Amino acid sequence: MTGSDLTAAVVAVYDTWMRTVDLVEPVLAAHRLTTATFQALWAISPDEDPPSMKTLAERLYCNAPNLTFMTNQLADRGLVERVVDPSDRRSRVLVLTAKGREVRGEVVEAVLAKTPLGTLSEAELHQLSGLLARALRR
Amino acid sequence: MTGSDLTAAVVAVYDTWMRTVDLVEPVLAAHRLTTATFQALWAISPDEDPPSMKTLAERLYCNAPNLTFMTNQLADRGLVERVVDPSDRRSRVLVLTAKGREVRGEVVEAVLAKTPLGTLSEAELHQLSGLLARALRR
DNA sequence: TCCACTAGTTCGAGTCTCGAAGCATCTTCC
DNA sequence: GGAAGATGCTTCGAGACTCGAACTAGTGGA
Repeated sequence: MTGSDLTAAVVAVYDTWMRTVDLVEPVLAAHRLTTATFQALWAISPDEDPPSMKTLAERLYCNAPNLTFMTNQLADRGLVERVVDPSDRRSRVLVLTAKGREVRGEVVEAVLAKTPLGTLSEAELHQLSGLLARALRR
Repeated sequence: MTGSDLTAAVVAVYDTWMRTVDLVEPVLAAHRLTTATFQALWAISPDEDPPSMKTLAERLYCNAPNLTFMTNQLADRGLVERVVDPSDRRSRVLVLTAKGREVRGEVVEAVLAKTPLGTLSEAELHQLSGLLARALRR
């Protein structure tokens, strides 16, 4: 059986992610966020151009109706705003509100504080990111 | 900002897992499995003692009612059977049926064939598993 | 102008998730 | 032994998530 190292790696990746989500869950609940809305909020970086719905859907591996639903959740809570893209009026970009930036900052901080990966050294993290980036690139 | 390597690593882990699930999805659909039922099936190794509901719930980071639901899905499709544990008659262990072993084998094979991690060498996989295991251990 | 295409939304159905309450079975302690 | 509490699982009900199909609005090419 040649796949045992590969199996172990897949399981480890799954466990690391699930464990991170599990540990962060109390912080999300305090902000009335769920796993799904948290992932959407996480995927909107305040340092980059605000993404369109389409871009965000690809980033989250979900489809358009699903993202409409999640966007409604975030908009209802005053965390994001839909803004019509002037260069293509069909498209709406998602802009973080002031509250959205604040809440996002707190949950991101919580993720970094709680994830099991936090116990690794800078060198180990760099190595890990490098390996995964290489896998994802191909 | 000290957390940027850590952020990159968390994002890479998330992406790797989501991407794996996304690529395997057509195979799951062919077996009428969803992501949730697939994870449950994946978590029942045919080479180990059949796990109790409680054990499996911990492994899947879900609660008891949720696992009851997923177990029903798998049992309805004839993939697992609930067996009363003679040593504690409150507990039910989940045993793969012949069909369950077969289907599990196929989806596991599909995961290993499709996951982006499959492009890494044995040495890289070993390194990756080692890093994640070290993170999860603490 | 017409027409095919694209971005997003709405709708409806199915799936997933979980707290609360209930049942059966242990375990503890008297 | 028997009551009292703990544990493993299920049921129920409500809410959240996901997606295909159909729809609206806007774009771009002939």
